[in-house]
Amino acid sequence: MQEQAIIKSSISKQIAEQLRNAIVSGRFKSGERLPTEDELATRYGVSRATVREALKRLAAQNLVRSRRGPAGGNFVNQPTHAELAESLSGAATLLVGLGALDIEEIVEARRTLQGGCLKLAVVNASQEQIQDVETALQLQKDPALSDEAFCDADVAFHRGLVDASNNGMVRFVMYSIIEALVPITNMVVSYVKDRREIIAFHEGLLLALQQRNEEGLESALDALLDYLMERFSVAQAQRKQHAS
Amino acid sequence: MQEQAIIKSSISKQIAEQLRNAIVSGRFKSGERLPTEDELATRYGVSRATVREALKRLAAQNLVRSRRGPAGGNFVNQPTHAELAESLSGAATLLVGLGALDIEEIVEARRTLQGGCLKLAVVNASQEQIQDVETALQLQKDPALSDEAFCDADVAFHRGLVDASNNGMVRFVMYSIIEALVPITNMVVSYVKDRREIIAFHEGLLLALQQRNEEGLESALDALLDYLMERFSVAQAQRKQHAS
DNA sequence: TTTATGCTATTTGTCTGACAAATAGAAGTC
DNA sequence: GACTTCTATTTGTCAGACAAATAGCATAAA
Repeated sequence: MQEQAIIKSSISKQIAEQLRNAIVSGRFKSGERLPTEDELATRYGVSRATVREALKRLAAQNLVRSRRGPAGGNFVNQPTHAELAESLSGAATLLVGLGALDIEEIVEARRTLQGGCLKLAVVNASQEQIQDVETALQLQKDPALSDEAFCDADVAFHRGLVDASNNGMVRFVMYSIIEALVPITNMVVSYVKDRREIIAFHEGLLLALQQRNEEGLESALDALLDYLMERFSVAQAQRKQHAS
Repeated sequence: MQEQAIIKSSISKQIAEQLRNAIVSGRFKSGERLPTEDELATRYGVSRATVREALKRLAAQNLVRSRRGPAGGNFVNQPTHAELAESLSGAATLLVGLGALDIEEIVEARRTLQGGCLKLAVVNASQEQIQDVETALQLQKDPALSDEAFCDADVAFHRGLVDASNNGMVRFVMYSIIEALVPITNMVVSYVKDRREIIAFHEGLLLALQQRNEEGLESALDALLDYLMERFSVAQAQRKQHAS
C-alpha cells in the first residue's frame, strides 16, 4: 500500500519522474529499449502526447535517446563523457549567462581547485593522454583558425589537461569550470588579437606535464589565469567605452 | 547569408535550442513571460504539440516554469540554488547509478579537491555560515532521526562546509561531489548502526572551522573519508555474503 | 551465390482540433 | 466595501491521423 499522496504536478512530469527512477534504479538497464510510446500510454492510461512530453524531459537530460523505425524506440542512454560534459557546460554557461556567477568567482574557483587536479595529473597521466594534450595544442596553433575555432581548441586543450588526472569525477567537475571560463577566453581572444601569448602559456603547461613537474604546472596555469584576468578587464573596459 | 546547414535533429529539439539560446543570451530576461504556446507555434510554423515538447525539454532543465490561466504562461526561471543543486545531484546520482563512476574515484576526487575548498573556507567563512554548519550538526545529532533523515542531515552539513567557501562556482562543483558520495554514506549508516563516529568527525570539522585551522580541517576530513571507505568495504563485503 | 531492389510493418515525429482545468480580472450582488 | 459569479485566457491532456525513417524480408537481377 503505497501512499501515492495528492500530487499537484502535471501528469507528464510525474511520468517523467517514474521513468527516471526506473532508469536510475536500474529497472531499465543501460542501452535497453523502453516500451513503445503507445504501450507506455496505455500502461499509464494517458495519451501518447503526454508520454512524449515525459520522454522529452528525459531526453533533455540525456537519459534517453530515440530512433524511428521497427527496431527503433526510446532507449536508455548511457551518457557519453561528451554528453555529460555538454549538459554540465549547459548548466555552467546558464549560470554565467544569468549572472548567477561572476567571472572573478569562476577564476578563483579554478585557482582553488586546480592544485589537486594537477597533482593527480602528474601522477596518473598516461603517455597517450599527454600525447592528446600535445595534439590539441598543435591544432590550436593553426593560424587559419577562426576566433570561435580557436576557443574550441582552447577548451579541448584544457579538457585534455584534466583528462590526464584519470579520474572521472574530477573530470566531470573540472569540465564545468572550463566551460564556465569560456566567455572570458572568448572575449580576450576577440579583443586582444594576439594569440601567441596564450599559445606560449599552453606550451609551458605541456612541457611541465611532460616533465611531470607539478610546481611548473601550477605556476604556468596561475600565470595564464593572471594574463586572462588582466586582458579581460581591459577588454571589458573597452567594450564599456564602445557602448557609451 | 547564414548557412542553416542540413539539420538532422527533430524540430522540437531545434526549437528548444533556439529558445534556450534566447534565454541564455538574455533575449528573454529572467522572470519574463515567453509568448503563449499558440503564438510560438504560429511563429515557428509548427503545431502546439511540437512547441510543447520543446518547452518540456527546457522545463526539465529548470529553465522555464509554466502556470495556467490568463496571467499564466511559460516564464523564464531564474534557477534557485536549491534547483541547481537538485539538477546537479541528479546528474551525479545518475552517474553513480549507471556505474560510470566508481566509489574509489569519487572519494579520490573529494580528497583531491577538498584542499583548495577548505582553504577558501577558513579565509572566507562568515560567522553566520559557521553557525549554519553548527546548526546542521545539531540537527544531525538527534537520535530520533531515521537513517534517511540522518543522511539528509549529513548532506546538509557538508553543503554548509562548502558554502563557507563563499564561492558560487566552488559550491556548484562540490555539491555534485557531495551528492555522489551519498550512496556511500547511505550504506555505511544502514549497515554500521553506530552514528557516533560520524558525528565525532563532524564535531572535529566544526571545531577546526571555528578555529580557522586549515590543517585541522583537512586532516579531519581525511580521517572521515578513511573511516567511510573502510566501513564501506566492510558493508559491501557483508552485502555480498548476504546475496550469495 | 551474391548483390541489388522494392515492399511492408513498426515506431517515432508532427499536425489538427478539441475539451478540461486553472485562474486573473471584471462584473454584478448584497 | 466585501463577496460571489462570470468570462476570457492560457496551459494540460486527449484522440486520431498522417509523414518519415528504417530494419527485415522477399524478390529480382548479375
